[in-house]
Amino acid sequence: VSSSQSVRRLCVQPEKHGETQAPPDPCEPSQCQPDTPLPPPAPGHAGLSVQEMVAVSPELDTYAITKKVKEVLTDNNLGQRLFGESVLGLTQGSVSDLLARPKPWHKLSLKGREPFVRMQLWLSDPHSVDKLTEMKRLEKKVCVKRRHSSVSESAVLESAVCAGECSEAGSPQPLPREPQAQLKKPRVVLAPEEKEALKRAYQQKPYPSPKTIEELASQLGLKTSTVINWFHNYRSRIRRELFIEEIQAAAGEGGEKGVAEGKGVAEAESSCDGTESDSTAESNTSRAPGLEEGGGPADRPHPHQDAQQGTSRHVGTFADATMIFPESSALSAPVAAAMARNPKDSSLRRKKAANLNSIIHRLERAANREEPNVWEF
DNA sequence: TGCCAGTCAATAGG
DNA sequence: CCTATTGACTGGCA
Repeated sequence: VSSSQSVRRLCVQPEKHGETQAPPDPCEPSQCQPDTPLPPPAPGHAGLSVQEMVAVSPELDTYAITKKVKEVLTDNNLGQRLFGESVLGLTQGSVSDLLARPKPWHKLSLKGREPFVRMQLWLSDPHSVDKLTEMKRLEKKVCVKRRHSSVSESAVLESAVCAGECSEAGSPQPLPREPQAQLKKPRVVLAPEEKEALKRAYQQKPYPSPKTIEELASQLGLKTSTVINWFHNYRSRIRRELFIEEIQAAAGEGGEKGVAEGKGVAEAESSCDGTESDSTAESNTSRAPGLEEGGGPADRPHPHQDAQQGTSRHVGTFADATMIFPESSALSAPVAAAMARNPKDSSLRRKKAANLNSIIHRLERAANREEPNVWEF
């Protein structure tokens, strides 16, 4: 299966699943592939690799970052595909997901933070939009050219714009790739009833035993692996929904109520699998997803690396990022926008207070160490 | 082994 | 074209 994938990735992925192993990386930026400006050359950061920047990055406001990115992309008519492939090294679907549901910084693993650092970097690059626009133009040109000239010399053009995704709808020729091009197993699409059944099962037992899974699979006529995958995906997507609430609560209200209270689980659950209103209106079932309920086997954030949370964790504002990623100060705008968009009565006031705290916090930190202070309040 | 975080990539819908 | 959704897969971890 992966054979086809790796082929496409070559262009953009610097070290794909290399995970955290990526050391100082000499060829990280765009050296490997000429004309493939994937990892932004980290402007003004003395050759720090993105991984390194992630390691030293202050807490970033993932929500504000994605908000701004979405704004810039739409304002400039730039697609997620192009942005993802040339800036983040991710596919369109992943970008969409990331932009729509950014996880709070402190819940992200090192690897998960990478895209956000890249976005931050991208936002702070005054020419980011121009570059992408130029790429878009170039890409289109190559596609047109290829469509007209015979497919032969496409290889040459390929490297010029990499990817050259002009196929898709136009010419459905994902490369003749080897003999059994038909060996691709069709994507499983669960029927609404099947999903409903699985959701019901989930409500009873978020972590079904192998036996239960087996039963479910046979009852629904699905492969057990499909059922297993479904549970994994469902759990993690629900979890993510909760993060979002947390992030929005934090953005909306400055403090008061502890942000991460078990509340909201219900809504999150019902809106989880994207198809929002899909649950055919019969959602009378007092939603009681095993999540957190009484602390059963249910979830439990996972002792990843989310150590110091819970308490007074000063949620990063863009200003923080600015300390390491100068020039990004202009980004505080989205924060303000985010504030405004949530007409929660006094939320604005609280937000301001939080902002003040943030400033104080930064001043304190600056007093304790030397940091490139290029802030703008 | 099982779980999770991240992703990919097929596909549905605009 | 583009974006959103989602089943499946990879790699790390306990």
